Amino acid sequence: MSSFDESDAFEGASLSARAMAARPVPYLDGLNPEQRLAVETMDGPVLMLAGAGTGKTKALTTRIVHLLNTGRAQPNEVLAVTFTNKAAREMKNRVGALLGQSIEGMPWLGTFHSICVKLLRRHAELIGVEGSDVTLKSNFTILDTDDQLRLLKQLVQAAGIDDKRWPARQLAGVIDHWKNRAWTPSRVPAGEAGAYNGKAVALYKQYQRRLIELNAVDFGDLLLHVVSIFQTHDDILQRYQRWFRYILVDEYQDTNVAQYLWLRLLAGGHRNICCVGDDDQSIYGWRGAEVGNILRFEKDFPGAHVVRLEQNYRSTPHILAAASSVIAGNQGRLGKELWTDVEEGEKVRLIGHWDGDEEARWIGEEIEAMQRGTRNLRPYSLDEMAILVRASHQMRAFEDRFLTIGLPYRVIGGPRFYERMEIRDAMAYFRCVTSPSDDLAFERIVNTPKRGLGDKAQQKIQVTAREHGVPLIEGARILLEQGGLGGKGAKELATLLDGLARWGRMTGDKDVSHVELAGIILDESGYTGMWQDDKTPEAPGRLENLKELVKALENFENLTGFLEHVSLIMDNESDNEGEKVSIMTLHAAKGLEFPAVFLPGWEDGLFPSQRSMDESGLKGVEEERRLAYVGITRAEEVCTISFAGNRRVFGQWQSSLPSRFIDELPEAHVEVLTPPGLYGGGYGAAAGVPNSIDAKVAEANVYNSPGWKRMQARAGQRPTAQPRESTSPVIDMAAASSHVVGERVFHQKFGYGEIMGVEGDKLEVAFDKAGTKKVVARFVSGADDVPF
DNA sequence: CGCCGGATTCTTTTT
DNA sequence: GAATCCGGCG
Repeated sequence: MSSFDESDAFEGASLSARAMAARPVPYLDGLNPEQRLAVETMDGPVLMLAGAGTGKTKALTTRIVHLLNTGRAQPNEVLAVTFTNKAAREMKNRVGALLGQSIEGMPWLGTFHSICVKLLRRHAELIGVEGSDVTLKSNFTILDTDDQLRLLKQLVQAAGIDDKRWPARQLAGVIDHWKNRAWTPSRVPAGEAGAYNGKAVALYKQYQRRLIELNAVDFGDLLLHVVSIFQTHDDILQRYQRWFRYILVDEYQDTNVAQYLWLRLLAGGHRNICCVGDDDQSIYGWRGAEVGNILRFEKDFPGAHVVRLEQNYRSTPHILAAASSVIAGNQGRLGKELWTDVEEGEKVRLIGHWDGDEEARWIGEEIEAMQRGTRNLRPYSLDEMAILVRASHQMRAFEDRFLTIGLPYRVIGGPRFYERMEIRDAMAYFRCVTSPSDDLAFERIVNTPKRGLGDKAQQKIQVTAREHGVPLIEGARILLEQGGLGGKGAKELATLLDGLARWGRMTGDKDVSHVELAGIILDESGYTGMWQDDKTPEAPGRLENLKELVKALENFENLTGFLEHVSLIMDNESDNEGEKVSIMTLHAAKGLEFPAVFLPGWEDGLFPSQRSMDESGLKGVEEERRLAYVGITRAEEVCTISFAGNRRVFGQWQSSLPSRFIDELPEAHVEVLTPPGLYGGGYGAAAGVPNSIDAKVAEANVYNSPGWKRMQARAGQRPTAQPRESTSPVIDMAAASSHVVGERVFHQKFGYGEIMGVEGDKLEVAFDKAGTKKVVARFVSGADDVPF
């Protein structure tokens, strides 16, 4: 399996070139001149600069079909790389549709990671531990971030480092970063070595050695190892260079250094590489993506053809104009001018709210209204609408709200199936059975369910195993023989070891299918029972997931095969029943499009994210701006941006200003919607009554912000109720000083309470119903002022 | 060893 | 407000 042989190493070529060549080429007719150029410039390096919604996937897939159709390559000689499984699947489907037949024969169309897993499994034994003959084996396991962290914690602890000051999580980040740059321990530049208390390089080295000893790799290794193999084994590299006759890369702006090197190495021979990207959509800088890669393409591949795709087929001109106006704030762009010949549509809609809950409420109602068809809009089905948020914690407000009003929704990119605790536990059991030297798996399940084997007992096992130089399972057996463990723990451990050995023998048993065996393992180990006895509300769902896992096994020949492939099918698309609104992060939305898009939470600090600005300054803001650009350009017909004046952060209410990106929206293409509560301006708008909804909105800081005021001025309309006199965004100290500790007050949101402390403009108030909160003085009034 | 309550920290974004 | 960590107790 691990030996390399060109004749059999590559899987299934299923389409013959002759059959292909006989086909007519109607697929070229549907392309515009730019796309056609991108497709028909077939040999040599091509850089496709494709703006959002310009049909780059179409161009890319057509290009693949054209390569096959002209007999330039067999399906298994095309290397087509994407970043997500979803994109890979879509590309496969579209190629299949264009060809009019399914294409099982494109084994090298996939994500960087899935392709590198295949490559690495072939050559695993070339990766070894320095100064020993231990090497990786082709059945290595792929660690997820959880395992990775667990391993690092052990190393950090062993090195006697204060976990408080230098959390292992931080080290994981540093190592990740280095792997993204393709820096092996010995290649980390001196200037970087000061990371993590100066110990990062040493720990990185230990970590890599430990991984290989465990026959494991982490995500970063997949690329890193393959790149090192290419760099050190020229014969292997050359074979792959010959084999992959054409290389296509999607989302090139998101490639990190390791991926870039990988591509440059593979394309180094024939240089038949076609990269597609959009510098304006580079949103993965934090994970090592280098926009520089795209800017540098022409230098790396002299004579490259650069094709620009600028005709947008997705969005209305208003949406396009808004997106262009925002992204124009960035420096150093490659510069594309998107255009469309679509006629006018709805302007981008902007709306401010009092707080996050109301924002969720309004969006819920608006979605229901849009289902029916509202104002001048056509009816939209739930599938046509999406809510795109900056950070996943923003999703909860919508989930809560939608659950109460019974609006069906689906969360995309939530915790993945194979990342759930119960699934990972079950897989750890399987791993222990199929490879008894899998220490990480054993650690995970040795005391799950509880077997009375706590830290102490586990330490003893570790020590015994290390003394004898054997895997943990073997160490545990020895420990038991020596009688080093007593009581309940010893008995339970013996049962577990017996079980593992028995199940191991059963893997070879013809009478027991692997699906049955999986069920047996989970039942006899007590794992199923553990969840059956569990009274928490999640337990039934977890049991359900376990059933699904066992069912998924049916698609594989045996447990081993399943475990080897499972790391690649990390995404699950099970949520397809019925119409639902999609909720996802902006990152997850890249590459998707929806007729109607809601972009909530456009407040400074949230979006652009404070952290991004703090850590990366202007570069951070620019990446956030690209994210805004991605968000707006997901919309085809209706794009609704909103912000809230108050939001819960860490359980505390905080007020915030509208995002700076709102200032960057072009006035001519934006319609400012009237916030709820301003309809008709009724609601006891008697001057000065602080609990009118008008006042609420006014107090939300919304109207005080520069961005909002500008929007109002531009839109040439005023809110029905004027904000009260405090139009200055400066903190109103007078208001604060007018309150004293012990005073009874009323707050719009929390009701009555007593002031416990005064800090500048902030009051600490013990509310009767809502508990103790810090609130801005301006938002409370004396309890007696309230007329009910 | 495992459970409980209290204190503390924490939230970008992900293959 | 949630997850995690810590110390004390059965």
